[in-house]
Amino acid sequence: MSTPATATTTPSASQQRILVVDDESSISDLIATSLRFVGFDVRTAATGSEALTIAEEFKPHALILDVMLPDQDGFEVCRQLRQDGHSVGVLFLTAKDAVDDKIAGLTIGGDDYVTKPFSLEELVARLRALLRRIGAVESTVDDEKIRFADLELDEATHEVRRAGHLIDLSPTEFLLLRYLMINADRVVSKSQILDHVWQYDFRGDAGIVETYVSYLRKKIDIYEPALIHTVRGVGYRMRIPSGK
Amino acid sequence: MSTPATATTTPSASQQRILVVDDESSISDLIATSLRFVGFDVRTAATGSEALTIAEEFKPHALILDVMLPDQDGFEVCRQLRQDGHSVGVLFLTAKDAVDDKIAGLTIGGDDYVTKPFSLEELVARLRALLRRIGAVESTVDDEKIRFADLELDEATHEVRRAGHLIDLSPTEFLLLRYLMINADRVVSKSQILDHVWQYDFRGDAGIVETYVSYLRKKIDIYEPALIHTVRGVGYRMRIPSGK
DNA sequence: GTCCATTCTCAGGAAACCTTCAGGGTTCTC
DNA sequence: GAGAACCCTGAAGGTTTCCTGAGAATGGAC
Repeated sequence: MSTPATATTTPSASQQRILVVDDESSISDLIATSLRFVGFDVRTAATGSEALTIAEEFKPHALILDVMLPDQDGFEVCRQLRQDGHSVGVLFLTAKDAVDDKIAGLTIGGDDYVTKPFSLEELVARLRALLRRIGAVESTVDDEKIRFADLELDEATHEVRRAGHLIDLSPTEFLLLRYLMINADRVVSKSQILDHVWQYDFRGDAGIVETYVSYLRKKIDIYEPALIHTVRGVGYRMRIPSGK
Repeated sequence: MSTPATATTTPSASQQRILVVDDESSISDLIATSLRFVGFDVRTAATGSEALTIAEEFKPHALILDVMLPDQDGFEVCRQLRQDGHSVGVLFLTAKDAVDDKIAGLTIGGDDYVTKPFSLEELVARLRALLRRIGAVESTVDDEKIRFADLELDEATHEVRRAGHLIDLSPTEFLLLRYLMINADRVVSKSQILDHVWQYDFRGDAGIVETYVSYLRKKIDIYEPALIHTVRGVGYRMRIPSGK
């Protein structure tokens, strides 16, 4: 039988602790809610000093840290934290146009950064990759791959295969497929997809989801059996057509 | 089958201990973070005397030692250390314009030096070479060579061959190729490349990576099959085209 | 100083990508 | 069965990203 990855709920006995630091509460709430939903233990802070205080007792495995904070910049927070002996991974948030000026050096220790506006799907993927790299989670080679039926999506290599055939996807197609696979066997609405796969400030309508589902089908469902199914009036669902 | 060196994580059972000595904490933090990430056990010190104290109990296999320290110069630290019977390799850090005769003699004893600003890729490569020379790590002839497909990169001789043909690379091209080969089969972003291959104070944009990838392709991918692949919107990846 | 290798910047053009839109098909409701 | 809602898909435009060649700047060797 198949081994559907019922991903969004992998509340491993030992939850990963994530500290989200951003002065815009709309952003930190968005992230926090999203991370909690996929099984992380989340705390938030609005300033650098608050972050340091909370980190002291919360001992997060990773930080999601805005580089622009009211009191001090994210790099300083990061430095102080490490100086205090915390081995913590950091995923920086940075404005796209804040130029690579200080961003240089961010990917050094296994850290990473994501530019605003981001898509939640991408944020979570990057966070997971980061946790794996810093070894905060026991990892085998295999858990960088998501599988469903004869579909295989490799996050490290960005490769997608169906029944062994390599499939070439654009970045958006990749994120969409990833989201569908993670939620395999459950119906996801177009708004959910829009919220997770597209950047959070995207103002277009859900029609674009239809378009991209169409693209995906032409690339992965040219093989039998079709895995992406429309649930009319509700959304889409990835599943192995059973019976009937 | 290839034998990709999944480099960034080789936490060998017997970790090498490295002591980093520099009074600028931004530098020592940068180095420490980076070395820890590639599997070394790292301690830092800001002064010569602190270095001696820590070395006493930490017993490092090698030192990364700034020549200019607030209390005494790096050579003195090195001398005292050796007088106390520590057989330790030393990688000196020195400003580019301060390359005097003292440093010239360094490479004789198995020690080495790197000028600031350096690239992390180069620092790590030099450190590894140093550890091999002083025998702090069991080495065969072969582990100074990195191989991927019909590509062969020799760290000792700085020679690169593809399918037996000798290929002439500039220093930057060499580092870039090395980084790609070390991370063979996985996608590396342009920022990652910039962080590792270019000097840490480089302030240009990621466009230069594109230029150098272009150079590399013209030198190594004139042979079939092409090994350097663009993953649009993500980065680059070295791989053997296997797909159909 | 001159020559040469190397590094870096820049810009044109090509390719890939994202988004919108509209026609036409399908399914649902009554 | 008719109308409405919903969905699929192709086309087209605008945008972003990428590749590459040309030339300026740098630095070392002689």
